[in-house]
Amino acid sequence: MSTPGFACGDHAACIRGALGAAEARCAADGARLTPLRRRVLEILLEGHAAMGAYDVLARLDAEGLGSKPPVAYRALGFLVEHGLAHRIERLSAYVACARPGAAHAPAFLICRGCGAVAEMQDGETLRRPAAEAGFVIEQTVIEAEGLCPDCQEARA
Amino acid sequence: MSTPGFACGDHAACIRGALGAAEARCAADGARLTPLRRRVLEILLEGHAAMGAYDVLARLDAEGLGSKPPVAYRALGFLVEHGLAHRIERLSAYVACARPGAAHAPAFLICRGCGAVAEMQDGETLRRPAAEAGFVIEQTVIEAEGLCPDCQEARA
DNA sequence: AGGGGTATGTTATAACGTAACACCCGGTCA
DNA sequence: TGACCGGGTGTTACGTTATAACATACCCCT
Repeated sequence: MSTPGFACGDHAACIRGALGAAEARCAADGARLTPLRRRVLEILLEGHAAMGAYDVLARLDAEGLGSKPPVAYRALGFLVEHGLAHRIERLSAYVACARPGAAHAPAFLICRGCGAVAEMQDGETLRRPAAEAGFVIEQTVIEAEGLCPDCQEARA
Repeated sequence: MSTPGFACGDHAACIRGALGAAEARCAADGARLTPLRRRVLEILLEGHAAMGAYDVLARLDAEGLGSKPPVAYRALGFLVEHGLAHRIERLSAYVACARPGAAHAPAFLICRGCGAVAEMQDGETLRRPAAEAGFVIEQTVIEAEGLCPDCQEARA
């Protein structure tokens, strides 16, 4: 996991690693990674893509784990709050975090061709101009939409 | 208009200036700033804040200019497309552009205390990491949420 | 056993957004 | 002139995203 671009070497290993990191993180935070929350994280990891809350909910429903919107939104909210997943504002969707555990201000590259989302580390964007304006940043949304290498080829 | 932070000196002048710039821009683009579109831009400028599409629609309705969602969404879409307004993803809302006419990749500071939104010039965020990943950026969403100077004081 | 805190289940509805079609108006061109 | 055409607006109907509020279940602690 956590390749710099869009590829992910061994997906099963990537999922195992992320789940382990998530458990460690929750233990450290005193937060409870319940079966439902864990399963939602697995669903995001398996999808290996941004998923809408209702897509996640459909999976939960198919597995008998819940069928009403708040079930999905609450689990997703928990994961986002603990840095195990991120919300992609541009897509009104959610992705598993590629670097759970590390404190980070993530940035995303979103391919409009195939829907893939790559997580990057943000290089302190906006820190300086915000400081000049006297603004205190609490959270950032840094997203770019465009075409990934594969989709550029496909259109060539 | 176009102060670097949250203040706007003379609001009436700011509105006049922005409307003038919008007309120039549309003329240059061969686009039509119809009365409806112009009025929507005025509403955003008067609000001097991010407004939801339905807030704008309520104003239009009060003035007899339209009452159905597509009326507002189409006008807002036109303004965004021509760089006269911006969508704030984090808020699912719209603001008038602070620098109409200039080609720009805008960035925003959003105060969660008072809802004010300041537009900044983005300094090429993500250009480098995207290039390294072979990703072609078409559009960016750069937003920071936090507290503006006034709201920091109010809580002190 | 009882109580408090957290998680989950459920109902209902709010908020945001768009596809598709009907109509109108202004320009142009045979 | 009149047919056509393109863009803008009006309207219906619906799809998607999200949350408030309340009920129930579970778990740990004393």
